[in-house]
Amino acid sequence: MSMEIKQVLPRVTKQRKAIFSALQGDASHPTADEIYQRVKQRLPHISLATVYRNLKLLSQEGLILEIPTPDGPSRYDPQTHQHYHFLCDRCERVYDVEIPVQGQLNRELGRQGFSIRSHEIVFYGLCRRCSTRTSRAS
Amino acid sequence: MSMEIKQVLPRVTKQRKAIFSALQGDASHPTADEIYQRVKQRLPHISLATVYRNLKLLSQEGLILEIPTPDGPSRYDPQTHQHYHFLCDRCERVYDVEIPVQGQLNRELGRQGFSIRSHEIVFYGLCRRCSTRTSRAS
DNA sequence: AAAGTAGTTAGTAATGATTCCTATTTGTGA
DNA sequence: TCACAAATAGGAATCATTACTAACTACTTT
Repeated sequence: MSMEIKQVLPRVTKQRKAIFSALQGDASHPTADEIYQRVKQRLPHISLATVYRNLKLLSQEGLILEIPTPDGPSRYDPQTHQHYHFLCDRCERVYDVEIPVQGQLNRELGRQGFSIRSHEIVFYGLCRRCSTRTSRAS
Repeated sequence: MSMEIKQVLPRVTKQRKAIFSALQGDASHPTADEIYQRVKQRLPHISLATVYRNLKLLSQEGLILEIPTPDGPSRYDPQTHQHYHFLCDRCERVYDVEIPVQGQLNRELGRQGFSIRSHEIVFYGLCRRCSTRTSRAS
């Protein structure tokens, strides 16, 4: 875990480790601020800017995934294997979607002259929980 | 064109018409501010807030498409039939991608308990222009 | 055509997410 | 342990977007 950090970033600070490990095993796709609140319990003096800086670095290095959302803050995902996402229109939760990676799409785009690094698929609609309720969950 | 506006929005103002028609036939995926600059030539007193409000309304009503981008302002597309997008890592242009709509993905997600309204696929990489240059285009 | 009224606008302030700035601190290789 | 580049804390700044509100106007009803 923090060994992985060492491989790609010059220094392993306690803030960096805490931010990275706060995400491990979490499938709830927290926002930067939620991660900040969480890490602050261990490191009360940590700065929100530090959380942002490290989340950006970690995602640039491929140790975590940043998921931009259309109408709110980015969310972060410790799952680094390629997969897709579902955003609930009502409760705004993000779900991991486990369908096969559509590699043929990249090949098709390559044929059209683009040099593809990656692709993301985002589904929109109502999650199971919300589609069986009329209440405004959140 | 402005008849379409009338069908879905209570009033057809000159600002609304100008914003909508500024987008027609434009494949460059302009930002709200670019549209504002453009419309301002016809309506010098138009407000940026009016541009934002109408772009939001028009996209909510399905007359145009809003494309959120990970690291910058949203871009707008007059093409309303379902299609996908490519974002160039270097020049940040948005390209329309004409590959078949992947309807089977929605069906697969439906089987997994989600109620799908739509999906979007965004490809990342270098466009033709940028992959043949080393200069930092923009 | 005149009036009524609900929707819309302009201009600006406010918000929210994220990044920048800088003096200070700290991890790491020598 | 030393030296120094990298990272941090805290707050200011930035950028995109939305909220607010008094004035205005498109459209409906007389």
